[in-house]
Amino acid sequence: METSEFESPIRIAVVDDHPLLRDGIIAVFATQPDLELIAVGEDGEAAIRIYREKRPDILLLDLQMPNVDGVEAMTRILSEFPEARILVLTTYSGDGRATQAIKAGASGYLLKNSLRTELLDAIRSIHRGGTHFDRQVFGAADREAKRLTARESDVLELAAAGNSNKQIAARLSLSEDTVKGYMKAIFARLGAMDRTHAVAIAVRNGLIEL
Amino acid sequence: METSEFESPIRIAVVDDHPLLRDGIIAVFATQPDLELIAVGEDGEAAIRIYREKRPDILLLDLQMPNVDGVEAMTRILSEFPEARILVLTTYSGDGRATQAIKAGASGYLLKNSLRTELLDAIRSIHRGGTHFDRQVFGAADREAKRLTARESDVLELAAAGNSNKQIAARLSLSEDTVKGYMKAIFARLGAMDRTHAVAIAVRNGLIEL
DNA sequence: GGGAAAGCCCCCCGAAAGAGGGGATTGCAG
DNA sequence: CTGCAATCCCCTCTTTCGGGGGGCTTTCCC
Repeated sequence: METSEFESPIRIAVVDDHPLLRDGIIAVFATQPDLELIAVGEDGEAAIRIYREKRPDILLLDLQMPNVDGVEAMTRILSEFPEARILVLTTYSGDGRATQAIKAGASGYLLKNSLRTELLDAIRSIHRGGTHFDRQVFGAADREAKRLTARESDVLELAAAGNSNKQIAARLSLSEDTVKGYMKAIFARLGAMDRTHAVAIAVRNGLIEL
Repeated sequence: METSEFESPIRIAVVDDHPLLRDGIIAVFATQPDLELIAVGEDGEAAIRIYREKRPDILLLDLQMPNVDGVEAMTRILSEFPEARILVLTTYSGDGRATQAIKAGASGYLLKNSLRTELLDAIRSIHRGGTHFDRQVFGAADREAKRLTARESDVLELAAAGNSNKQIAARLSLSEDTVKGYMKAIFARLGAMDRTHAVAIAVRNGLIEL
């Protein structure tokens, strides 16, 4: 605690669509003299705008948000500012987007049900140039190589909406056999017994939108 | 702000499994002299224990929690203390449990993405003997009279886990025809095209656990 | 250049699902 | 007492699913 107190504080921006959670995070920062909250936003667009305008040292970013979602915002920010340090906050440990986020270049990944101290550790370690990945997420991320290709998600989302293979084929201008082929691939990937199970797994892992 | 400041404060307990969100709520209360946080917990069991021991004026309760879930905890508390005033906090507006919670006797219903002021309004209005139901939830609650009977949820959950009708029948000690009968009832209730669609709808409405 | 992975397409066939009917019993509320 | 909702059971028929094979390009990476 007695390091050089006169270093400039770590400038942090928080983007999350839950006001109460933001308040929680803000309250945590308020007790830390070396952390300065410089901006707050509630969607992906705000994240991008804030990054461009303020260049925070660390951006705390939720993945589930309206409008532009977290992964999208992150990808865009990182393509513009490759040096950006982003700490992803998420609700679910099994979230398939965890893998996406990590691949997209997040500096850290934290569950929303983390403790205050974990949040602070994560921020300081990232600011020192390190990374911080929650064990649960990490485990979940590689335990399940569960992700779907673009086409597979299309197919599965349509199935979740109550379409038969034939209807999916019509909707996507494919042959029914092709759709069946994707279904087989989906089952294999997710370890599902049937389409119903596949939808359940995909939802649990944040792989498709309902 | 200049009402009788010497009334005894409103004693509040918060039960939610997200530490950071709890911190947010706690931080909000800390700024309000007429509100006193007397207990904090992170699951349904804790909610029941806290209610028995401390009898808070208002219990702030999350619906999605490990172990004993929110609706369950609420039902038990209200059967023991019918005068209990419980404000339900939830993440999703389309949550089917909203209806359950309201029927079970919640005094209020608030989305987690509410503003600080809404939280305070809700607490004060409930403490005065009123109720507070978020419009979004309210709308969602009666728009969809979507709920399932106990047996129907059992069947659908097993279907979501990848079981065939035959397997479900075996698991529940029913005939396959009976399971098919439940399936038909489920489709009719939820307006689903098939089991896959039914699972998607049920999940979106918080009707089944994955 | 070789291989892997995604994206497409085709076959057969048995098992499962879903639509359509028909019942029965409880138990609770009006 | 009557109606209704929930729980349970049975039948037939057609469609769909999912497993098992087999292909073909293109793209991207080593």
